[in-house]
Amino acid sequence: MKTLQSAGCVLSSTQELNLSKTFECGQCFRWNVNKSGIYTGIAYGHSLKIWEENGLIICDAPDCDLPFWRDYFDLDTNYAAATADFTQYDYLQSCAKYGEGIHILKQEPWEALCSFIISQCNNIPRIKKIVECLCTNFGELQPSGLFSFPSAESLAVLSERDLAPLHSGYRAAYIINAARAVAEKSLDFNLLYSMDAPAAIAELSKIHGVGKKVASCTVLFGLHKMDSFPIDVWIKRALDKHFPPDFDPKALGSYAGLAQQYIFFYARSNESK
DNA sequence: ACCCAGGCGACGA
DNA sequence: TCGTCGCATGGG
Repeated sequence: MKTLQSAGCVLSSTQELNLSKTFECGQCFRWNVNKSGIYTGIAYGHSLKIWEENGLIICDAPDCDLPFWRDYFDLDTNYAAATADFTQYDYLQSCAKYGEGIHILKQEPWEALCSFIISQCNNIPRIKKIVECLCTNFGELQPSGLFSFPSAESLAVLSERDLAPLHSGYRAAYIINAARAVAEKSLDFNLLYSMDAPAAIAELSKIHGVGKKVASCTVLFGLHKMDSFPIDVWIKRALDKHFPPDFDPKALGSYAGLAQQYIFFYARSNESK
């Protein structure tokens, strides 16, 4: 018999939001599931347990209100309407169907930047491992038992050698460098919010160790600018194979980034290179 | 022993 | 603006 936990609140429905797809489509690296299907994660220092139950998305948010998490899970965007623009391309249509229920999370900008710096030339299990190691070493332990993502300021005072426990290789220098840029305000996320996606990407790309792809991911996942369209090896393969030669992602409109994530998730799940 | 992983920067043509 | 290479590390 199932024990009654502390009050779970209804956040959404399984029809609107698919947890496993959203957490495992490759956009984030710190949400983990246990054997009971309960996902645990932390954002902006706030911990959350979240799961599916009888067609509903139930969550247990000890130290934060539901509006915060509704925003984090982007529950006020109409995804059905957002995908309406994708019908022009058959392959994308299939990807969107397959990825139905994915929401683009509103992650912390610094966490997104740092995580995707780590992602370069790396595989997802190891990205998760390095990110988690970064958090347990330099984040703050919360009452939930989870570690917050370490602030840029806290990393800015470290040396490259302090990051040795991460085994992040050449990326360590990139992390420190980006942390210092944020800490000394030469990189200002508030300013980036006010820019359009191409301008924000250009600005981020000025940082040593941040190229177009990492910048695009930061803008999409950290600034929630949904027209940002990161092109990695998987997307490039899909574009070459399934789209016209002269295809321009701008044709996908203001939710091109969502299309990108559908394609990435589908390709990684169904096409082995 | 090789090859690859949600790339990037430096360099040369 | 293009291709090519080295970069750390770990897993297949």
